[in-house]
Amino acid sequence: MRIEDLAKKNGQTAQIQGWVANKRESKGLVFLNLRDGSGIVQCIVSADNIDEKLFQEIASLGLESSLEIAGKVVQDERQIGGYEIHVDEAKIIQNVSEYPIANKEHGAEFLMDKRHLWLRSRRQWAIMRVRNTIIFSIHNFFQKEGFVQMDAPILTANACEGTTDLFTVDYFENEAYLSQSGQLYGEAMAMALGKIYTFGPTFRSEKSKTRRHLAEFWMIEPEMIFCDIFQNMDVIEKFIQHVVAEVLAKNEKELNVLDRDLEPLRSVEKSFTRLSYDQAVQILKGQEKVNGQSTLDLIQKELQELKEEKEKLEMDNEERQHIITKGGIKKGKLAFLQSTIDKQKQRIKQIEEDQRNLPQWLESAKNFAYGNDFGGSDETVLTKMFDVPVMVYDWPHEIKAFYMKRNPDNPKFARGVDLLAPEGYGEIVGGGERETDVEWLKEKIIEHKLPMEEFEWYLDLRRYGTVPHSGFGLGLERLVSWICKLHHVREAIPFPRMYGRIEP
RNA sequence: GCCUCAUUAGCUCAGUUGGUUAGAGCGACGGACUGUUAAUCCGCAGGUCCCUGGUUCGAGUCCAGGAUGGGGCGCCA
Repeated sequence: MRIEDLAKKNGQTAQIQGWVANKRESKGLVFLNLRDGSGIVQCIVSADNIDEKLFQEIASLGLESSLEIAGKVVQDERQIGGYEIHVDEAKIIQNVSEYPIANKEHGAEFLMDKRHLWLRSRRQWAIMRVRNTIIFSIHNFFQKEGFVQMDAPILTANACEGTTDLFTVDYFENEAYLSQSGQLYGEAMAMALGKIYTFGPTFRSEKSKTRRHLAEFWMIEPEMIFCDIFQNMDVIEKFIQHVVAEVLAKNEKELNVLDRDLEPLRSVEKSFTRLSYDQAVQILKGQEKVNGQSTLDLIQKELQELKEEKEKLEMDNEERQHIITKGGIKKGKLAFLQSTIDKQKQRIKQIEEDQRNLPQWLESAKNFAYGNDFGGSDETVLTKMFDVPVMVYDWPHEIKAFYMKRNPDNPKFARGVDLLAPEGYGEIVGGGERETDVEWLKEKIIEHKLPMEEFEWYLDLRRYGTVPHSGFGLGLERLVSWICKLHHVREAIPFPRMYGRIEP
């Protein structure tokens, strides 16, 4: 049976199949932390209960050895799942020695090289379970709202928006590309089915080395007919609230493993901040305050806090080092001090990086030139001003994609919308209302220097029964990252594909 | 493509103004211990100091170039 169902067998005999997640020994006793993918349970093997030879074998098991055990399920408050098993029978499938991932801190590169094994660890287990809830609740939401799930092609002939770098593949001796967005196809499908959403992989060959970029990621792209930018924003808000609520309801245990502060997630149920581009620029440049605070105040406060934290960490470490050098302390205490120092040093490195970045970000925000697109740092600065997600709409049309609809009251602006996640996670949704007029679209295609003949089918959507419509794209891994508060999107997908890495 | 930081044992890291035989903790391995939660205690093994060249009586340490990785910018979800 599965470890997560052990409560049903309290006081009875249960059989578990799994791997050794951790082991402790004592004379005549072995404590095995067994994991089976559904949970972890401590199993106690006593020399009194089992024959001598088997006991010795169990005592010699290495981490990630696989085995089957059977024994009595006993309630015990101290245990992770609330139960432990007193083992009567055991069958070893494989005794493993020298499992590469130790029960301690490791660096990112090492763990990425061991990604196929790293997935077994508790933290990764929790992330993947939250990812699963998110995927499921995305389908739930759209199905409940009457959307039809349809897939856009992955192989495409043209570069769509023409801006980003795409992966090329050989397509029967011709060049084709891996799709960077299914949106144009989504529009065609919406004209047929009314409300649709795509859910599939997306590819970008940009050489980005940041914590929020992947070369291959999963994107959800809904498209809705008779929907304007404001109704679009209503859907985005309702949709994100639904997903977050589902995770809060189903993954308390997992969020706990991740040590996730739940307050920022709970505040998502409040309505999101909506800013026009003009308002957002004012705030960004420090010309408008939010809750009595300007971006300048915010960054300076943060820099001051970082400085104080760093000084404190350095003093603490010096003290710890002093205790170690003085000697005469127990080995366990020593190990603890040493590992604390290691951990604090990593944090100090992070602080130093932030200290290098923040002033640049402030500079960039202060000198932001009206009319430009927001940079990653600008988004971060802006979202730090609010405790709920922020939607920015009505962007200068020059910086947005060719298919964006103009604001009829002020054609300077295109009706795009970006959703910026709180806590510095930046853009997780990008979308908008689509242009409906075939002549406007043609003009834009020429302006963007795109091959007109490749867009003839797309223009047909406006020639034959054009209607107002809107949609958006959500980056799954970015959403997972924010909800789990991950340091990097690479932890949000089982096998990340990113610049400089295609293995394992 | 640009900027920045790093690379020392299986892992995480020390290594002083350049100076004899390069260290610690964890892990692994061997042993002790009958209720442990990263158990504890004793013992043992483990090194191409990223690569190439230079400066020097002498380089893990200084200089130049390169490789790889972290982070940021651009671009985006």
